[in-house]
Amino acid sequence: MNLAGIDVNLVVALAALLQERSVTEAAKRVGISQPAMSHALARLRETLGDPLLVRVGRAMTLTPRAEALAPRAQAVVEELEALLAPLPSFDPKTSRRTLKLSATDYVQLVLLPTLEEIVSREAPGITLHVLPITDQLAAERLRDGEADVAIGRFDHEAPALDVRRVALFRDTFVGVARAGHPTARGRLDLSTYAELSHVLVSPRGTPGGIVDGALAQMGLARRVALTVPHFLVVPHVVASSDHVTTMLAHVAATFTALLPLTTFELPPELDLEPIGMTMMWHERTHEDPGARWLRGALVRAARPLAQARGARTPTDKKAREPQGPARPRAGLVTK
DNA sequence: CTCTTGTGTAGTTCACACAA
DNA sequence: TTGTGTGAACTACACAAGAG
Repeated sequence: MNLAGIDVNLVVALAALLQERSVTEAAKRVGISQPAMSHALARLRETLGDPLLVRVGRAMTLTPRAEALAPRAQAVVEELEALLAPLPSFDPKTSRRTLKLSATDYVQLVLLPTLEEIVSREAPGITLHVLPITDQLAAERLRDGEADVAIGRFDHEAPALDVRRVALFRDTFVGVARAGHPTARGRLDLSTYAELSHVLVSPRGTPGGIVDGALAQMGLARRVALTVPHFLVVPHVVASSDHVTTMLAHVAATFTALLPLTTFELPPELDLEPIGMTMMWHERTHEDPGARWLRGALVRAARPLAQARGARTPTDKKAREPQGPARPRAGLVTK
């Protein structure tokens, strides 16, 4: 049987007719006129090759075929109603959902404490599943449903039509050395900075970083004494040695509060572009209430970072969507 | 590609038949 | 007389085909 030729409304009419056992009552139930329901019954009789309802005096009675069809027709209608029902609402106070966030360890460090505070306060029942950034493109992971939201630097990823982006915050570079370091204090000139022994964070183990690239453009090089794959170990190394490092200011602020560290200004000639952190999500989850709430919570968690030195808030730009669950429609976001 | 025309379908109102 | 189902006539709408 070719289902494309079947009017779904006939199934609805069938269920109503078999339940009400009356053309008039079935018509009221479905919301059409009584003759229209009578015509629907005629079409059903023709399609199924069975009278379905036969008149017995003033009442209508079901044929054996109709008796057999009744529960199944009702089940199909209930399934259709469930299929076409609007999106389930998301109440952060009661939801037990798991929301998945893909983020670099830098983002996790600077954003998670505030985010977790918001989650604990507003959505205590949800589980936040934080996934590391992998070699796989973030857009693909979002597309595959591995993550609801991804945050990081996505400069290397070409914009995709089905993935939305919004700038969250920016961060600038500062120098970090142990408290009481004999040289690294205040603002260093370029040659003094280059002569220090540095710790380089290289997630992929490759030599050279942003700083080395900037120095090379000026015909200079620095001495890299130690290369590590994760930046979290760097503050501990720097705190207990004369090595220095160059890291993002938000991270430096976190560690100078915990370890005997001090920050210093980088030489002005070392013109390092601030790093922009971007939030991405797939079109598939754009209208999902839970994912919307998470995006709004992330924007709020990022607000103190966005308002800090060298940062820019999403509201400065044209992306206004992720403000929280109250916003019914997305604002303008870069795709 | 757009507009017009013809066709089919499903809705409505109105009228009527039938049974209690 | 009343309640119910059915048929006829008409209307609205969607869709396909053809013309320009």
